Amino acid sequence: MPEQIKSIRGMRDFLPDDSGQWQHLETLIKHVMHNYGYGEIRTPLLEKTALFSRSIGDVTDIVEKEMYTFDDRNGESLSLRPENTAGVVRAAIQNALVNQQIQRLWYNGPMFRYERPQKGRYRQFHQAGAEVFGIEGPAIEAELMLLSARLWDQLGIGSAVTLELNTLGSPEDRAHYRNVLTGYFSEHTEQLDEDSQRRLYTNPLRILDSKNPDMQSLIEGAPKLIHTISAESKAHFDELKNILEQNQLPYVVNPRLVRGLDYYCHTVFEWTTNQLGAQGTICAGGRYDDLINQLGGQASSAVGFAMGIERLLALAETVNGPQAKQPVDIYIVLAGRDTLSRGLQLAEQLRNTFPDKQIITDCSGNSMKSQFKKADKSGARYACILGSNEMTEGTVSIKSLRVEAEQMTIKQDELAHQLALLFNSTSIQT
RNA sequence: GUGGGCGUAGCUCAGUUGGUAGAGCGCAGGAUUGUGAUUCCUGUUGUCGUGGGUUCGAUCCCCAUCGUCCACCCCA
Repeated sequence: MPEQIKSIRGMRDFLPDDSGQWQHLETLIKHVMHNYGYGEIRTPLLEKTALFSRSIGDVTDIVEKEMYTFDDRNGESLSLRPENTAGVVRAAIQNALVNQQIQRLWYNGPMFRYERPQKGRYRQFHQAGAEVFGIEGPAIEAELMLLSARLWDQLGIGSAVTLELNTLGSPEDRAHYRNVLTGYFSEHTEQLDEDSQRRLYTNPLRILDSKNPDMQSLIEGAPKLIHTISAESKAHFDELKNILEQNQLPYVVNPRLVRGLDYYCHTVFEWTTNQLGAQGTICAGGRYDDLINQLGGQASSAVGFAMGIERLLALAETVNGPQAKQPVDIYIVLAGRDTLSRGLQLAEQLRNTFPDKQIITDCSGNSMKSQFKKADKSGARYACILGSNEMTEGTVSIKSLRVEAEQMTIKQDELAHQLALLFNSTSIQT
């Protein structure tokens, strides 16, 4: 046998058993976004590498070593998108969506990062997100949080997640704080672990996020950003907290929450859970007022977030348990080769009458015992049986598989009508 | 990129102090010459992840490699 070709590491197949949950979540997202008046945007999976190095930040690991980057045939460096904010901003600028306009956009699709796979982390993974352009105040930030909270409730995971908030201040505040922090940690380099010594040069704010227990007292002693930011930035953050309180959306201020990407300023937030191991962030975002200008657009404020679809599905399964597959409605049992053709014909007629029902024709030619077993497993409410008796008499039998009822044999041309009566009567009961 | 666990039937796993493998589930047929629980009977599938080494002999020991899982890093 020739060697099998396997999928690429960290890139998974989603099989029919999973796709019901995916479709459910994607439908919820679509409805909630519509509900808030957000328009869907779809951008290419592949962009120029420069887009990401200019937006995400040159020294982040994502750009340095986690992108799928290669040269196009004309020698230009391209990358599979590791996230979608950069692409959406690029598209908005290019299509003149941002000039002094308000835009509410959402997206859903695959992203790619060359990382070591582990629970809730894959090389091809999926994010849905929203981006809003042209609104300055904290109200729109609150709207995004309320929107996501609504989605969690609809998914049934509302009680399993926590909203964490922080502010980075204005870009100037952030730059200033970065210097203050660098100064503080530089005085204690001997207490920094290896990772944090590196972060001192790449992204000192990330040191605050360190999980190393030996570093915690040092981090506790670090200057707090909230004390160094401007009065204006603080007022912005206070107003946001006010709005959230008035809308009864609980939150926790986490001063260590800094986000990894370079473009954030002012409000940053994460929805986290403690039920997914190390990958506890299911959704994250914040304000990035400078990015549009950085990417060559007319300066405009911007805020957005992205949620990890795989993590959301994992959490929903943890919280709600495995979800049952949608049961089949009608299962057609065919006894004998000479019934197959007629069976397919009857199935087609039933589909004309019941375009929304799931109708399976057993084409296997296996024993009736086996066909009924399959019908039972499929969850079918009714089995329609066509055997040699029915064939000669022009009839078909209907057997109820879910509730006790006598099997009936009727004329074939009455089948759709009879099933319609049965479906109606049982749906009234339930 | 770093550290650790694990790769045996479609699935979940057992096993051999080194003598080339088994259970349950599933699947197929039958007991019930045309009927889904349960029960009983019969049958079914494996290059024991891959390559090399040690050995008379390796699924088992050693090395490498790939895959997978968990944590770090990074991040949704």
